[in-house]
Amino acid sequence: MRATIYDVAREAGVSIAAVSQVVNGKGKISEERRNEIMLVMERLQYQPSHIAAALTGKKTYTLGLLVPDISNPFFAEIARAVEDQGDHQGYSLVICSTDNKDEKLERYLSLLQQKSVDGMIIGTGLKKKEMLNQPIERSVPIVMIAREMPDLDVQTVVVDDFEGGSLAARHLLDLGHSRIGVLAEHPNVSSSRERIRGFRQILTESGLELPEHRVVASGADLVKDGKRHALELLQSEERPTALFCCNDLLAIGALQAAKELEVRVPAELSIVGFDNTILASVTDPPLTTIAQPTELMGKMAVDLLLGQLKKKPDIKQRTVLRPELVIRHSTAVPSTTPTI
Amino acid sequence: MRATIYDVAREAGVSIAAVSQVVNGKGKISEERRNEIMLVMERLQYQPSHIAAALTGKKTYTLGLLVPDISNPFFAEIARAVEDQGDHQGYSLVICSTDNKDEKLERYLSLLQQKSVDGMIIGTGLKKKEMLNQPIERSVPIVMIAREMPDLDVQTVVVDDFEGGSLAARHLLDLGHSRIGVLAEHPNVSSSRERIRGFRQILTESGLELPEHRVVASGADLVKDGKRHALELLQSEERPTALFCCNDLLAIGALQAAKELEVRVPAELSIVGFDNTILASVTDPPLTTIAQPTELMGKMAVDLLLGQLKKKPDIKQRTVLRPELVIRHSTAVPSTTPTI
DNA sequence: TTGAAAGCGATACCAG
DNA sequence: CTGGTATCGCTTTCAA
Repeated sequence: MRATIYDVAREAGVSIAAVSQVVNGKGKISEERRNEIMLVMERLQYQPSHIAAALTGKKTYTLGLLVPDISNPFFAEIARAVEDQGDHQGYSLVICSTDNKDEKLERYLSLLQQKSVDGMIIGTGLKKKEMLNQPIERSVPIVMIAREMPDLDVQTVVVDDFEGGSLAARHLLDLGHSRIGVLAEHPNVSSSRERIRGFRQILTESGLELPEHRVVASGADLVKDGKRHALELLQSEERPTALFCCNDLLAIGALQAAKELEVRVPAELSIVGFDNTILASVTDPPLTTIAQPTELMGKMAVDLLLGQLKKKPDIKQRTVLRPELVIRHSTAVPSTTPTI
Repeated sequence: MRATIYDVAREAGVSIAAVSQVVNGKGKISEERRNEIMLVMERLQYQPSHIAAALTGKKTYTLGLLVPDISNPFFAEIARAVEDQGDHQGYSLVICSTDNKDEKLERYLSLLQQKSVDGMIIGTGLKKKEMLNQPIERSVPIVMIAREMPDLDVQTVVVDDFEGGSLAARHLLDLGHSRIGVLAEHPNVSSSRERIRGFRQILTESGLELPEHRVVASGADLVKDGKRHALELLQSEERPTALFCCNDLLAIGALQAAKELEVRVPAELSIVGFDNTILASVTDPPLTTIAQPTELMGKMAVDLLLGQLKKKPDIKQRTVLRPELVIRHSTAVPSTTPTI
């Protein structure tokens, strides 16, 4: 078994209190006593137990990160940013993939509480805001990242999704598209809803419609669902000349569908994605997409979270970052003579 | 503050022992008493503290996963598989990105011990096997995944990297390439070394050389370094007609380099990657690569780890899975008249 | 300065 | 069945 504080104390012929002091650099101890103790700690390879320390009220120095799917490059990037920033402050990260399932989210939420994490960063949608009541009442600091829970008093770091959707719409409109389809995420994903709202808004302003039957929602397997839905849209009566996909994974599904149907992108079909993950830069053709500053978002989320740890939640900030249109080669003016 | 076992006991008018029993479903308690207690627990929204439980010797139900970089899609996929399998058994995951830095690895190793994780899955290279001595002596179960530590007595789940490298070489040889460059990872990444060893072996058997100056190692930023090195190789005296990249990220760097130099792939340059991440399927052109069964690997690693938790490490297994060549469109017969 | 002792929340053994 | 109690490893008064 590992050496405990008692072992060290005994070996050094002092009290455990003394050992505790040198470990935490608190209190007053004579130089020699301190050095002596440090020597013993080294010899015994003593490593204080975080568990025991946490039980006495100290923090656990652990943060929870809830995302839909860590294997989605966007969230993997967010996770990396969060991990790095947390690490700088001495925190480690427990990662949970919810697949946008309320059931899993609920389970993880309470699990993380039982594990006494010092805070949670939530990047996954939730249907009922009530799910967060418990953690909030118990004052577990929370910050939402890349997702929103309106009318809920939580710190939030998001990109302006509405604006992102608008950007996409304007770009497509500028190119001359009018019959456009949308690949959405699961309905309880706030960011997806906002993006579409912004998208539709611009279309409407231009006197165009975005009929409900041309926006289709996907489930957990984004690429596969995206492909399936794109296939449907592309084979429908009035084939859209452009597709707005609420994230890069869906866009990839669309790309695959186009390839399968031998619909050329961007000549016959324009595709715009969202997130600007590494994927967007390597696809064939490279994806026009809306960029989110993932690194900054992760960093800010952690800072906000740790800020709450120190002082009472001053104000419930809502930090809105600017999205950016990154034009690559998956978009172009619509062909005048669509085939099929 | 959250309700404790004492609160429940008091409210229910029983002893804490009784409450503990119903929580853990152990011991004998009369139906009515049990129901009564459960009611109180519900009313108080009682959630047992894992921390306290862990202190008394119970497990923490937390696993550590050490990888070079969680934002690398390969490791993100591994992480997802590990998380899922762990979740099934009630474990959550602490993820640590080491960037292949011994310093970070060491820090995380000891951190995870202090946090009393029940086991660690290591998917990152380490230079000195001694780094694992301490955890091992303290009997923290460990399993290596996708990386090896030869002559160290640890359970291991890997793909046959040597064979993977051979596969790549044979493929390139079959196409008729003879002047081939290699993009390697950091030298202390065992998998990368093995892949190159296998690659070289096949070349040698065919009477070909793989001069050291044509294999270049990259650092942490795989894509950027890969591009830089590919650029160098492609601009060298004797430009290779093919590049074997030790992972898909490096291959993407190579792809970018080729594009920048206007070297056509695969007409003028063949590229083969490794890992078969989602990236490989979307690049332009789609990447010929060596596939690893990430999902299976993650699952097996967890099973092995939890296996060690129950019974003493029976035998130090080394599970070797088969890699698979996935031929897409980044490889072809070398052009007879290489331009430049 | 230094140390004895009281928790923190839960488990488990042992009487009753 | 049920409850008292020691214990886990560490932090933190509070005296000495």
